[in-house]
Amino acid sequence: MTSAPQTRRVTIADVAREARTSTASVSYALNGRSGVSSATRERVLEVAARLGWSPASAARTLAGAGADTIGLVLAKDPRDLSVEPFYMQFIAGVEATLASRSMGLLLEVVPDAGAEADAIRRWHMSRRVDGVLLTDLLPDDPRISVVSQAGLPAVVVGDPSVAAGLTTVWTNDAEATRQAVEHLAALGHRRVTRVAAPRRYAYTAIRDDAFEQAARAAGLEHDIVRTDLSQDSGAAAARTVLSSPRAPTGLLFDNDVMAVVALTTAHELGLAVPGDVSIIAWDDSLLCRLVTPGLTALGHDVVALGAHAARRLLDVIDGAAPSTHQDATPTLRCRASTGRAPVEV
Amino acid sequence: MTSAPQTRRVTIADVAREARTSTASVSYALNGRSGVSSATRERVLEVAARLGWSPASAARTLAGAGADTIGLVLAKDPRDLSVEPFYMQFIAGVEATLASRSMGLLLEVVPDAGAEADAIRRWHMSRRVDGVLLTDLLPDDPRISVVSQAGLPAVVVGDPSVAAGLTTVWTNDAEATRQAVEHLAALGHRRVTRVAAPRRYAYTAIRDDAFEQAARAAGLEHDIVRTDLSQDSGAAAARTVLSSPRAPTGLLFDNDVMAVVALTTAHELGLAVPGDVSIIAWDDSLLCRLVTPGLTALGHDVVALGAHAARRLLDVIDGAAPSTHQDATPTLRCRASTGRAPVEV
DNA sequence: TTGTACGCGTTATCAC
DNA sequence: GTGATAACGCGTACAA
Repeated sequence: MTSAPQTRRVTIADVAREARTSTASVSYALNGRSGVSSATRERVLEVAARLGWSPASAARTLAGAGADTIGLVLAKDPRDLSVEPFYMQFIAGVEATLASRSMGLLLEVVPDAGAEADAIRRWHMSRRVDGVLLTDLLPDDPRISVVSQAGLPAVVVGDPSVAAGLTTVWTNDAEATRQAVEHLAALGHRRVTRVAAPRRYAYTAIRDDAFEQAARAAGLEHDIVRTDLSQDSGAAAARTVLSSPRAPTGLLFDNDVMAVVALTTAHELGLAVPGDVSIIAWDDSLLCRLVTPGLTALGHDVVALGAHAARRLLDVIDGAAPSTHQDATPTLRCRASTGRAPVEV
Repeated sequence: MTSAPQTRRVTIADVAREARTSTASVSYALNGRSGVSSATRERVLEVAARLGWSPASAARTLAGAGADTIGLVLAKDPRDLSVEPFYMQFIAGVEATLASRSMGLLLEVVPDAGAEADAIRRWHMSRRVDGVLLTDLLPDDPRISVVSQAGLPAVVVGDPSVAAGLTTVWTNDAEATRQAVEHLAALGHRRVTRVAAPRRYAYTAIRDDAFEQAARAAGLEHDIVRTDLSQDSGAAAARTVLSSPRAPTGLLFDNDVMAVVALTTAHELGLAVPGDVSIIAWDDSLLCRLVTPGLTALGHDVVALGAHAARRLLDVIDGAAPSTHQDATPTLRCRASTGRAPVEV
């Protein structure tokens, strides 16, 4: 419709000519450096604004400045990605931090951790990003060696034990797990089961250990069943566990989706929640609040976590030494899905 | 731990030297252009691979190539963003398309449409993106004039009527609305209410009109109540509507979150779903499948929509003329929340 | 303050 | 047809 009126591209040279000065002065004026008279500075800023000029970021980057961009690669199937509320919350938090520094977030979704390492390598070589955020670390994750060899600023979101000395933002999953187990113990439950994430994630072992320790400390019978975090595997695990002879009366899930489907599974098996079985979810998304009965969950503020991680990454980019930072510990938000253990028959 | 062994940055000159040729030949060889003997080409590719070199994208961009990046600006509060499943699904789809072309997605979250237009202007001036995706259009959206004046490739995700001649990917919301109304009518409902999004979104009017036409055509009493799409406003609307004297027996919500909270509201009012009132949601996320009773919903494949929109944007970047493309129409997925209308007393 | 070399690929031009 | 030389794009930073 409106046939674009050929907006010619404005360069620093145009601004310099129009302001009757050199490109150097324009550059200095714009970046607020000394070496320009305030009269010239005024004139340059006025002209720049009038012409609507902003420096080509490619040129800045080439000249040695940063790319004003941080990168986040996610190794996920796009379909799964859209189911997990975690990532959008995390990204939203990252954006909240970046907005204040007018930096951008470059996002890429790849099939696996190997491709993730490649993407980071490419980004670094092509200087598209000033730093990267790493999530979902595996033990001996290939990304670690890529960023440390390349000297690319990075922040690991996860336990320091797998971060090989990089800056880390982590949550105390062990403490959170303990809270959940103690909550069940306090309600009189004697048999509890953890429905867990795959072993390949670094955090899994941490939660596993904490679960076993806490259960032993409280004198509870305990067990761990493995899933792939999907709805189906959650439902299957719940069904198996709840129909076994000495079924547990307390279940702790490693995410919220599985906990929600377990509500339905329990219902199908004729078990009442929390009358016959109590359920605790990990990650307190909208889901937990909206289902009936509401799910007791270990909630943490993922948006804040993303903002925190991004802030630390900016520090590292600015030259901060590696350090570890603990984010808020997930807290138990009690709702209707947990209650007193049923009386033994 | 591993004290970064100073990986020097590799440039095209390094590759040229190592391959005993000129930088020009390296460039030609890498980009598969003619003018290089296959022997030289082989050698260059081998060296490039060995040195792990990939061209600095800043330099390419400066030399006139594209930025290999598309932009997506969202005008949302980060907290809200993380609640709506739509965006993560959309982004996941976009990524699926971009992955095949090894392009990146630059994401920015800003408070309002004005800031959105600014961000797009900045991106364009600094040549950071080759094109942008526009979602949630307002009537007379400031972004439209920015992209058309700048001649920046863009694709509007929304109704062509507000896209001012830009390439558009849209879903037939009117037809979907009609389906939902006819479904309720077929079940014998005589009074239906639409719990709608704010007027400021362009799609709202389209759905409003379709709702009224379809209800009139089916001879139903009908009404529209306005919300801000939040949980709270959904609950309030449901409460008001359902406690009115001649309460409707069929409700059509403009998103899924409100429909889910309405289940709880109905329960609190002592109304059975679907015995006393039938509920239909718009956007069929996991939520609709996991609640009890399952929610009948107008579902569309948002991941596919994102992939489609990105594909069209790549076409526009490659020079395609503006055109409109209809994505799949949302279809009614019937679950337990809709049933025969209660018998009038 | 300003001229100018530099960063790094791309492409037009030229010599072989 | 092959391959090399050089100009270009655009800001930055140092020397003059």
